[in-house]
Amino acid sequence: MIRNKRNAILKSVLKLVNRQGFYHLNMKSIAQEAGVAAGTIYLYFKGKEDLINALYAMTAEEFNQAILEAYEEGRPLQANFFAMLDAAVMFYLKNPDHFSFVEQYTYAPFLFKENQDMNFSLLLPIYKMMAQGKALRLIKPLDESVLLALIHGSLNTIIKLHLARKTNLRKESTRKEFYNAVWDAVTVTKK
Amino acid sequence: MIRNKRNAILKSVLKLVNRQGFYHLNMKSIAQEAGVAAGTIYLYFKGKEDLINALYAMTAEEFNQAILEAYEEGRPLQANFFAMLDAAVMFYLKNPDHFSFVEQYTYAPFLFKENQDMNFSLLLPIYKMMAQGKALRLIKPLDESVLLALIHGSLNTIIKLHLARKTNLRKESTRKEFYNAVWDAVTVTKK
DNA sequence: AATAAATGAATGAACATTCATTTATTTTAC
DNA sequence: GTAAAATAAATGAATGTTCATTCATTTATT
Repeated sequence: MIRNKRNAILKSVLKLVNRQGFYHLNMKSIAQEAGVAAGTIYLYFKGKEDLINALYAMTAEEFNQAILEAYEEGRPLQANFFAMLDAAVMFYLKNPDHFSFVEQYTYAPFLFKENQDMNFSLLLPIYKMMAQGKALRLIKPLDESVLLALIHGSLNTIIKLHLARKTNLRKESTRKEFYNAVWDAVTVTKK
Repeated sequence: MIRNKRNAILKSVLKLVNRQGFYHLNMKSIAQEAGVAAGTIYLYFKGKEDLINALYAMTAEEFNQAILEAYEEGRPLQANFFAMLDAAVMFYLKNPDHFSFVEQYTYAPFLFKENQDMNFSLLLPIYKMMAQGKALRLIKPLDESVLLALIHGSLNTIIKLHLARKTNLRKESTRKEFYNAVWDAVTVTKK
């Protein structure tokens, strides 16, 4: 049962960060939301920073799993690419708190260098696939970072826009349109 | 003379936000950096929030100007597209503090709804051009937000990566590679 | 009875803002 | 031209608030 309270605290941070933002996050409201006393948090975490970092580890883990599950060995590259992008999108539609938290975490003071990289490496499985695609001359021989910008950057922004109700990623047609455009950006073209 | 101190204060915020992040920004260090007393800030700004918002207005204005200057009437769409993207990139390479500030501002508590949109509308001139391109059947009839994600999202990320020294946008070849990829994403393809 | 878990009031540090006082600049008077 | 007076600009110590963290005490479990 020891996990119950720890988990309630983590969940409570996730909810509060999305609701009021990182700036208004304080230990008392975390405790309140989790239904424990302020001091209890310190039984499970060394302090605020430790708490935040633990939560990041959790969200990253869950996201990674979702992406990896979408990959199927021996399927055409394009199919896996679309499936994994879709898994990423659907994960965040189902867990908007996670997205909001990861976004804000990037600019939190708790962030250490190692984690900065981790944030980008959330889509690591996709980049590995891209390397194969380059060898097959299907994917452009792009700079790693350019690839990352095209995929990670546009993915992040489209989700941000969905959450701001500027577009609707629940419509399959919108998602497809987006995946196709990213695909066109990274694949070898014959115009 | 009255602009001098006001400007020194604004510049000092820009520098500090990039150096230590929004979370560690406090009025005393702003004053120190600007070479004035803490109370002096309140002669020029209503408070911290007002100061931050004023700075955002300033940076947005400067960025906008840089982009618009790159546009030349009566030039092919692709040329203007590349020129404006390049202007955006070069502006941020020259003013990394601006980029860092705008990025972090998005998640600051000072942000009002109107400004949220403004942040995306930094590239407004480019989107207007895209509308023309759609009419010419040169640009895909993409959802506005998808377009925004592809351009704004990937641009932001590539700059972030450059500032993190993961890539080098000072090399023209890297920039070109990036612009071409974005171009491929948004234009009608014949594969 | 002993140990572990949880509580929440108390502590102290950080920090935005205020305002009485000082310093600089401008205006007036001769 | 200069001294005095008036106004404006600037200062930074003091104030009050917020908030993370601690720890003596209480409650639950073994």
